[in-house]
Amino acid sequence: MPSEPPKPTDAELEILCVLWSRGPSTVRAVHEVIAERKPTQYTTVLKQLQVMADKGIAQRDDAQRSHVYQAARSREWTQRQLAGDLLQRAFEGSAGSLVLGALSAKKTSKRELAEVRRMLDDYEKGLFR
Amino acid sequence: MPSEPPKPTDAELEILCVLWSRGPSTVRAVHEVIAERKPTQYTTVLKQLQVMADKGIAQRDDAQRSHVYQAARSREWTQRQLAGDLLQRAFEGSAGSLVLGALSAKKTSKRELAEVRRMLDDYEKGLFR
DNA sequence: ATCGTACTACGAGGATCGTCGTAATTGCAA
DNA sequence: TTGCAATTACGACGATCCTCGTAGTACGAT
Repeated sequence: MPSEPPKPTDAELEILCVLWSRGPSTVRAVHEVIAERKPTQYTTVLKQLQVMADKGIAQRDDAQRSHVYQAARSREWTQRQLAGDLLQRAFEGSAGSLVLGALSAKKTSKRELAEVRRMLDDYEKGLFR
Repeated sequence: MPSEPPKPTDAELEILCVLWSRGPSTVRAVHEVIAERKPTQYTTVLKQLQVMADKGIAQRDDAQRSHVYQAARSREWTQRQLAGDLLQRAFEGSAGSLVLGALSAKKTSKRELAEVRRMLDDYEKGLFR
């Protein structure tokens, strides 16, 4: 049985976000996105991706000359893991507190509050299967 | 103006939880709580606390023979900071996604869902001031 | 075939983290 | 006062993280 990949670090998470939004990508493509946010060498991104592949956080397809990387787990799966981790470590398992914390962290608009309620409803429906 | 204390690390957060729930505590008291979860030397906790005081994460009262430490920021303040950080880094700022992630991370009961809704209502009321 | 370009491999180095051992200090009791 | 027990101070070590430089490799154009 393959063991779960470890929790991504900050830099890894930033790269994962690129992979999730772009889909399978070459190192060059990832680097272009990262580099426009902060000055970063090409090889830094390359090394990061290699490490991520080692850890099982990313998967590499080296059929082509330029290797293609993709996230090993879906955005949703990873988000759930990270949220659960924080929930456990900082919120004593109280989902309500985490929700409250998230809402007050950014100043949530009425519009977004409604969106949250809708998600809540959907989630509850999902429980009855 | 004093700058914001940095985000607590994992080990620091564990100690902060003890300080929050116990209030101002000696190193010995903190160590006793930590040690019953995982084997840890007394000086490890001591050093951690000293570093936390340096960083501004904890405050030290050295009036007594045994120094007394307390969290520099409230549990709520820190929770908000951590939730906001994760929101930014992993959820593209979508509070709804974070809520969803948190709920599905632990399997949230119907009872707790109701609690979350109540918190949501309270929070929304707070917006109109 | 060779040369240049784009790519990968890999190790090094500085920073932080978490842990602990040891030395120095303090207060108290005999 | 002297010695013991508890406490603090501090440095060091290994692990991980993040970054980058350099070397090696493969492909295509000439």
